[in-house]
Amino acid sequence: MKLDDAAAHLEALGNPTRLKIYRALIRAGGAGLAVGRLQEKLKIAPSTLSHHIKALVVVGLVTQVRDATTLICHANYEVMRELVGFLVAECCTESAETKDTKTAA
Amino acid sequence: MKLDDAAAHLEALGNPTRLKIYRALIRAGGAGLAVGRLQEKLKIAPSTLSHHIKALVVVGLVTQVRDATTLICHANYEVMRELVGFLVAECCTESAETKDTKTAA
DNA sequence: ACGGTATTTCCAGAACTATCGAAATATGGA
DNA sequence: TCCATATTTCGATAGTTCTGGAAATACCGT
Repeated sequence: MKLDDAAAHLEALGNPTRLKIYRALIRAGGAGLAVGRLQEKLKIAPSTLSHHIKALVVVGLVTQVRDATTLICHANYEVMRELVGFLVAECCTESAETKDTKTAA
Repeated sequence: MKLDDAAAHLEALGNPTRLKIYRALIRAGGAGLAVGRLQEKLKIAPSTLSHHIKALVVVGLVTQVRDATTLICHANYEVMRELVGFLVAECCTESAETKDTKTAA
């Protein structure tokens, strides 16, 4: 993962509302959670929620699948793992300057 | 770590310039890096750099120690570890709700 | 096609962020 | 004290984000 991508992912998660959305999706597990359920849970205006979900979808942290009239949102674990991998490899070790430390995953 | 704190940390890192600053400090290791060296490295205006460093210092990701006229910046590994710990515990596992964390909020 | 539910898009305003030059401040040395 | 270096603060501007109401769109059952 490149630095700019990591920054984009971090920015997407760097908002309390979006982080709550993401955490709710993680807790929902593989079944995911409909936009409407998120709206009930978080109690924010539908347009605002849609705006934040989009920000997460754009960077790949969340995916959506339509089920009739409802849209089910899923957390994308793989992208999160890549992000955490980047942080651990590039931002956690005192000798991160050796670029080959990205092997961890 | 609380969700709002995690979001604040993620927001601080969620900017390419700030993430570069932070990574440079990690790579500098325990010796840290003076603001001026960062400025040479990243080639941004001193005022802009100061602004970004402050954002990192405010959330505790970076600390500063004065050495005569120069200010040495250090990455705070512990805060980063806490942040990664939050992400792993709350945002990486499919059954995050069944962990030692509280139930849905 | 119609009606109903689910969700997004559009619009707008307030608040915030990023940027940088210029001026101010901090520190130590001559 | 006065100067030089290092860094921050101030001020201004352009662009972006957050918010939510209203309208539009998507989909399904009948």
